[in-house]
Amino acid sequence: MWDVSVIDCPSNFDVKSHAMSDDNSRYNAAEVEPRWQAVWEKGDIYRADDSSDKPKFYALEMFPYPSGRIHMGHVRNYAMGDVVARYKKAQGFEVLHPMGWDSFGMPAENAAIATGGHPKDWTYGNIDAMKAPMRRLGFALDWSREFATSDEAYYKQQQAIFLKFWDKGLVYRKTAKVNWDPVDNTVLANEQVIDGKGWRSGAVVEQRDMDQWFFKITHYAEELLEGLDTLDRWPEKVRTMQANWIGKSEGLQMRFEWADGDKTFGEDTYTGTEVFTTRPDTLYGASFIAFSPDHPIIKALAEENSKIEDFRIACAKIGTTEEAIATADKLGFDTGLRVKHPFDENKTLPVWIANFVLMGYGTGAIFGCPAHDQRDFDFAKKYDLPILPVVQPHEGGDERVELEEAYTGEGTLINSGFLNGLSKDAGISSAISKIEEMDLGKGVTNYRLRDWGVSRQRYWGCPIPVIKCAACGPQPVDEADLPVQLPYEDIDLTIPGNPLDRHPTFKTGTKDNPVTCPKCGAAAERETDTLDTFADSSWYFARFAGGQGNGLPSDKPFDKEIASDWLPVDQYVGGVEHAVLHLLYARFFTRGLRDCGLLDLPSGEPFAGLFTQGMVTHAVFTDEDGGFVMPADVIEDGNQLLHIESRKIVSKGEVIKMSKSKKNVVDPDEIIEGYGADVARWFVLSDSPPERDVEWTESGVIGAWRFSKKVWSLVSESEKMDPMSVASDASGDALELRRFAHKAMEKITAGIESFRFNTSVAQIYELTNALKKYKANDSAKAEALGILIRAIAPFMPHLSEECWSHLGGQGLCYHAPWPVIDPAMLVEDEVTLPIQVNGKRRSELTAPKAISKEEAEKIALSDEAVQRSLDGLTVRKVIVVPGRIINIVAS
RNA sequence: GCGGGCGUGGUGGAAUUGGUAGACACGCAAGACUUAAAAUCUUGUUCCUGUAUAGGAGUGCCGGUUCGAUUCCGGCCGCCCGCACCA
Repeated sequence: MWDVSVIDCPSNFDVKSHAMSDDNSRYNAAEVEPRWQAVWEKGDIYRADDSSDKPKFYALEMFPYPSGRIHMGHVRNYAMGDVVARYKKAQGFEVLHPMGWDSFGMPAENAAIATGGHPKDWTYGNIDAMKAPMRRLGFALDWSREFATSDEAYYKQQQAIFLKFWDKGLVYRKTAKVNWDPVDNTVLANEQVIDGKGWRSGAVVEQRDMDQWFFKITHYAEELLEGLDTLDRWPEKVRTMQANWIGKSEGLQMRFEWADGDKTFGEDTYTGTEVFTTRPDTLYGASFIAFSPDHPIIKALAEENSKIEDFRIACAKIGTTEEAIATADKLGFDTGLRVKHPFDENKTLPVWIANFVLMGYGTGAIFGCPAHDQRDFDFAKKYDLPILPVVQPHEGGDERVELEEAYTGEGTLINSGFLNGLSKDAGISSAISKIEEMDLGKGVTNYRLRDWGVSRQRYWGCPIPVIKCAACGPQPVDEADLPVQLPYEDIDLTIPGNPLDRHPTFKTGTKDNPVTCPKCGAAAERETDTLDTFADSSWYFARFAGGQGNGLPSDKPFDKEIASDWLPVDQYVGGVEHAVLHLLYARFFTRGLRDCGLLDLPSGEPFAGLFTQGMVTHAVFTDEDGGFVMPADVIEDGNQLLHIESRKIVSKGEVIKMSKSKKNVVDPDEIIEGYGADVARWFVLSDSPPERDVEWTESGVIGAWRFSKKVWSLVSESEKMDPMSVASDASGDALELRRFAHKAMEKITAGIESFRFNTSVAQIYELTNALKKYKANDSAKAEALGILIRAIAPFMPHLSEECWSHLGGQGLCYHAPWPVIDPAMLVEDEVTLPIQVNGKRRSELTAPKAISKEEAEKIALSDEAVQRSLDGLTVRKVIVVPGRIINIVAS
C-alpha cells in the first residue's frame, strides 16, 4: 500500500493555488486571515483586564523555547489552548491567555559555536522570527505581557527570588555526587537523567563529586505528595508519576550497635550503624548488615585498608547507567566487623559492603533479611549467609522447606520471639515501639525525592547571585546590586568548561571595580555557575499573571495581588514529557513563593487543570541511498514514490514524531500559506483524541481544507440573516433542524469541556451536513447557521469572523456569546426503540416517548419480524427499558 | 522486575451511569456534471452466506456475571509509556 498522503496529491499540485484563489466565490484564506488579524490587533481584543468583574479564566500553554521555527507540535499545543481560551471567553469569562519565551538554554550556545555568533543574538533573532508565524496562526493571545526569560528584567527578579529562597532556608550549597553530562559539560538534576542519559544530549551520565547549589524541594516532599490528591483535573498518569518520583515510604530508622563497643572511623566515633527499613517485622530474620560502598564509614575504612579501596573501585567500574547498575551482579565484601542483634543478646551479625546498597537513599546502610527480600536473598545465596524465614504465608507452607526466592507477601510471624503470631502490620508497629523503647531508633518517613541541584556550568542562563569569599564563605549579592548581569562581550564557548569561569572580568571584576565580599569587603569571586533553566520556567506563569497588562514590574517578580487573583492557571496544556520535570519544579516554586510572602496561593498549586497533549507524527521517507527525505520533496509517480529533484525512488517508513533529524517535518508556515491557518488548526484537532498522537497526512489536510470551503459556501450562498436568531416558533422541518442544531451544540460543548475536541469536530460536521441539506432561508436556518459559526469559532477563528460578518452579525464573532442550548430541543417526543429477541436486534418501534411499558410490550410482541423470530419459542419475559430498548426473552 | 495505559472496519476514530457496535472523517468503488481532468455533487462501503426487503459472525484470545457486555469481573496474548537494586 502506498501512502495515501502522497497518492492523493497529484505531482503538479500547487498548494499556493488553494488559498490564493482569485475567484470571489471561493474562500480565500490568504486574503481573509491577515485582514481579521489586523482587525483583532487594532481592537486589542485579547488583552486581559485585571480589574474585570467577570469570573476569571487563566488559559496557558507551556511556552516555547525559541529554536527559530514553529513546528506542528507547537501548532497543536497552542491550538488546544486557544480553543479553550476562546470558548471560555464566549462563556462570559475574563480570559488571560499570554505567551512568552523560555529563552535560556544550551541550544543557543551550541548554535553560537556552530555559527560563530552570539547566543543572545541567536536567541533574540529566533524570537523575532517566530513571532510572525505565531501571529499568523490567529491565536487569541495577550501579547502585552510577553517576555523572554533571558530578558535582564526577568532574570533579575529570578535572582531576587533565589535570595528570598536562601533567606527562607530553601537554598543551600554542598558537595555531592552529581550527574555529569560529558557532552553538554554540565551537571544535571536527577529528574533530567532519563535511562541513565542526559535529557537533552542523550549522553551517558557520569557520577562526579562537585560543589553545588541546591533548592530544598524535599522540604515540601509531603506537601507535594498530598497536593496531588487535590489535582482532580490532572491526568491520573502524571499524578502517579509524580507520586512515584516523590516515593514516600514509612519505616524505622534504627541503630545496630557494634558488638565490641564504640568505634572511630576517620574523625568520627560511632556507637553503631544507622539503617532504614520498611520491614522491621522481619528483624529476627536479619543475617547481615550491608553498607553502601560510598558510605562515609566505608570511605574512612578504605583509607586504611587497600582491599576495601579495591572493592570500592570494583563497584565503581560496573558502569554509570541506571540499567547497568540495576542488573549488575551482587557484589559483597566482608569487613570482619560485627554488630549486636537488638532483640537477641546472643546474636551478632556480620557487616558487609554491598554494591546494591545506595548511598542516596535512607541511611546508606541496610540490614539484610534474605528470606523476605529478593536482593538480600540473592546476596545471601552468593555469599552463603543464613536464610531464616520469619513470615509464614497464611495458606499452609512449611518454613523448613528451602526457599527458592524471597517471600514478600502477608503472613504470620514465626521464629521471632515477642513478635511471634503477629501479622505483618502488627509486627511492624510492635517492632517500632520496641526499638523506640530501647532508644535504638524511631519510626520515620523516607522519600525518594532528592533536592534539586540547580548549578549549571554553562553561560546562557541566569547567573547565581552569590559572591564567594575566602573568609566568609558564599555570600548573597546585595539586592540593590541586582541584577548580576550576564556579560555579552568576551565570551568564548569553543573550549570545554564553564565560560563564565574564564571570562576576563565576570569572576573577579575589573581593576576599578573589583568583586568584593558583601560582608567583609575583601576581594572575592563571583559564583560562575548559572541556574538550571528549569528554574526559569518555574514561575513565568506568575509573572504573566502579575504583569498588569500594561508592562511588567521592574521592582518585583510580579504584582502579588493581581497574580494571586489570576492564579492558579485554570487550564494548562503541554507535553507529557514534563510530567516530573517542569511540573514538579513549578509546584515547588509556587510553594516557596507563597512561604516567602510573594504569592497568596494557599494551596501552593500553580496549575488547577492540566492536559497533556499527544505529538504530531509523520511517516519517515528514505531514498535508495538510505538518506532521509522531506515529505514536501516526495512526489508520486505511477505506483512509486520519487524524490522531486533527484528522481530517486523513495520508500515510506515508520510513522514517528516529527523531527528535524529524520526530516519527517511539515512546515506550518507552508501549510498556512497553502491552506490557511484555520485549516492547519482544524486538522491538528480533528482526527485524533487530543491526548493521543495525530498523524499528519496531506489527505487529512485537504479534508480539513474542503470542510472550510464547505462552510464558506454554506454561508456565502445564504441570504443575510441574523446569526443570533432564535427560531422559537419553528415547526415541521424547521423544528427538526432546530432540534438537530441544539443537540449537536450540546455535544460540541461537552466535547470542548472534556478535551475531546475530535468529538466536537464530528458534531460540527454533522451540523454542517444537516444545514447543507436544508434549503429554506428561514429563521431556523439563521439560528442553526449562527450556532454553527459560533461552534466553529474556537477552532477556526478567521473563517468564523468572515462568516459572521458576511451574514451581518453584530460586532465580532469573538465577542458573541456561546449559543444557549434550549433544553426543550433535546427532548424528543417520539423515540425509536430497538426490539431484541434473546439479545439480538430483530426490529424496532417508533412510539411517543411517554408510551407505557405495557403498550410497548404489546406492540413489540405483535411486530411481524419479532413474531417470525419467536416462531416455535415461548416468551418467558419481556424487559422494557423506557426510552432505551425492549428485549424479549424466549426459549 | 514494579507501576500505569491501550487493543474496535482498509485507516483515524465514535459509542462516559451495561441498552441498536462502527457516528464523523479519510480512503476506496460506482454514478452525475465535463471534450477531458481538477473541483463539486449523489450513492455505496465491518466480514461471510454467488442474489438480500433474509440469516449468521463480529470490539486481541479464553472464561464468568447479566434479559442484554466494546463497557463489569477473572485468566492469558500483544503493544505503548513511566520507574528501575528505594531496603
